[in-house]
Amino acid sequence: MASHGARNRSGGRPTLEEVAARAGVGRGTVSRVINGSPRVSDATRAAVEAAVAELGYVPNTAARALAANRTDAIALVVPESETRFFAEPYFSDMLKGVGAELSDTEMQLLLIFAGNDRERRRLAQYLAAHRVDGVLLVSVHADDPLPDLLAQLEIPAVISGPRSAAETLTSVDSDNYGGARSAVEHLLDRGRTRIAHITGRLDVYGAQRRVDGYRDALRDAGHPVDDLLIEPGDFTEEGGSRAMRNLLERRPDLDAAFAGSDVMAAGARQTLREAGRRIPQDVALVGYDDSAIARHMDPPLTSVRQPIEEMGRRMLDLLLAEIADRRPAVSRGLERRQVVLATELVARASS
Amino acid sequence: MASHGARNRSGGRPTLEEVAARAGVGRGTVSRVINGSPRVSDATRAAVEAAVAELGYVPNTAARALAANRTDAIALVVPESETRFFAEPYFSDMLKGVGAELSDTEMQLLLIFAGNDRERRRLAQYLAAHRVDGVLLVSVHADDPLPDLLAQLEIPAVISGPRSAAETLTSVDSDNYGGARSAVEHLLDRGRTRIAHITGRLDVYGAQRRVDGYRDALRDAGHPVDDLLIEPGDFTEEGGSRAMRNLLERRPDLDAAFAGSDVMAAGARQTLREAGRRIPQDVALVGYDDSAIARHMDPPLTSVRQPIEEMGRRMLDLLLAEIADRRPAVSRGLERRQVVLATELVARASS
DNA sequence: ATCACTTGTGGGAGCGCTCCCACGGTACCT
DNA sequence: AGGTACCGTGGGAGCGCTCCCACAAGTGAT
Repeated sequence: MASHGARNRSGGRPTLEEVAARAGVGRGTVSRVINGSPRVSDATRAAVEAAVAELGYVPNTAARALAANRTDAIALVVPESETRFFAEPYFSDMLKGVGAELSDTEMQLLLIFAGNDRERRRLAQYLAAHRVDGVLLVSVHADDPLPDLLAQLEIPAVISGPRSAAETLTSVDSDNYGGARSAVEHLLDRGRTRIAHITGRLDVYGAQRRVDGYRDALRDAGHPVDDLLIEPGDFTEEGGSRAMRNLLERRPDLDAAFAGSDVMAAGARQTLREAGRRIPQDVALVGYDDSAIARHMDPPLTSVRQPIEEMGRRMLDLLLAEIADRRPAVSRGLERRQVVLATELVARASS
Repeated sequence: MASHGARNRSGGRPTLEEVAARAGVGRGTVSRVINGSPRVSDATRAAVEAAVAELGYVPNTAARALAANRTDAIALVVPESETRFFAEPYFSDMLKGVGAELSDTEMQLLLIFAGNDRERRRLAQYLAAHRVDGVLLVSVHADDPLPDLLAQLEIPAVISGPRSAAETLTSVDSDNYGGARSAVEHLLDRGRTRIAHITGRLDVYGAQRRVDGYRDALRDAGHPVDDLLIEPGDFTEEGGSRAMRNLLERRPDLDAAFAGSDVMAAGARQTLREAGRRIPQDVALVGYDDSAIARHMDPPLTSVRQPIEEMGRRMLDLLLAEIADRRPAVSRGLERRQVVLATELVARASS
């Protein structure tokens, strides 16, 4: 006779109790089997597993969350609008890395945009309700209050680019300084000397570090650093385009440019085209990120590769470790962890 | 004296009970205030709201979900890989529409990819656990088992393109047939007669309807329909490129092409370029979707605009209505709802 | 004065799980 | 033989909420 007995509120879905009855064991034992505790005999485990299969038992997440005070969910917070998110390959690669690493887990990933004030307030509320066990924070600006909010709420968090050298949160980053250096050194090797730099948003620490790398590479090679060759961008294509217009006006004799992102490089290329400058004959161009854009550009763009997917994977690993650490209320991380991954220059036809 | 009394498990967060004590009322009353019940006197409501503010009370979602048997979350399920998701403007526009409409709500949106078997199994498990109150299903293929699974689990769902004319789920779609007709009629108006069609994946109903519209438009104008001018694509740029190569080989005399998506049109354009055909002088080109790609193409692409963001908004409205309907176990929708939105041809330089 | 209804309110019961204590059984020491 | 340890197990208590019944107080018709 098919199971049609115990009708409970949740549309007749079997509960732990029913599985226990079916398997002829206690509630606790079923819970132990479900949660993979080793303290169960093989025979009992088999019996429980059979009962689970027969009844098609699926644990009730809400009940578990309430009893255990955890959610088995983490959030990937993007402090940008949806539009920027889709325009920027950085985010999609990051998401891919996180997603891949996550698929081994029972964890659920939530994607949350916090591009405007309204969304940010909503997010704050969300975090205050502790609806996630941890947070992955991507591309944060220097003055962002979010990291401090997380710290205050004692929510485990990992940040993808530290806000400063003194970042207190666990962070994963690529070697922005070294990456920028390699880009500039590459251009110097190619015989270029009047090398411009289109920076990223300077309230992003990584963008500052790239400027530092640019400066130091020039200085160490015995070249003067001319501030007229440095123009701030904002990581958008339009911004890259505008920056290059300004640069050409101020220093029409420039013979190379290093852009703080591929997207900005694409904008710069557009401007160079319109100005009749050939790439790379007249102006050599180097980007940053080595995203799909770089490979598909005409000419293909030399770029500094960041291992973004790997950064995503590492971030998740660190976050899961922090969440696990926190469970039995341990000593709590005095040791802050900062992972820095190496970059690699990928030379293509644009330089 | 600051509140430092009742330390509960959840890190000292106040509970309903504590708010009730503070406001000098019962638990039920606080619950009523929180949930906006009208059956509370103004004075009591004010007292409760004050207590909530003082204590910084935030409801515990897990407890609410357990007691009320709902999650206040819905899922947007994309039966594609992350890569396809980011490559296809359709999805991002859809997400934008849904997100905009959702921000008025307390609902949480989950983005779930189900591109491979593993992810699909995970999703099935997820749905079986009833972790969401409803599902938005985007771009489903004819043989996808997901809709039936949802029906079987009695989870409210809205689908973005019906699987067939006999779709049983509530659906939102644009007028694919009419959109295709308008594209072909436009090309005929421009004096083109040898009009090719690069189709989308034919296991997507909407793509079939576009083929129907293409055929009927030609026939009604008194032109024969030559199957050699119809080439299947797969909605990817590479597929569009390949399709155009095949078409040029079979019918080198073609003077126009209507592609089932802008992305495929971009691929076709590439092939036409390589073959030395000028757009629009030699071959006029029309796409579908009117995505950002169309505006930025060189030359700008004539395209059939679908109101994708609005589709997203409508889908969400319908889903929320279904969820609300279901709460007091009503008669249950014998009236299936199918919304069809109009398309509009946007003429640009490519035709 | 009585009844019938409405309105606002309190609080018990219960959602399905995890945590943890207690208990019987076995194994291994003294 | 008794003592000690640990293993596998059962089940009570409790997580923070919603649902709903009960009840007091008010309102108006009879």
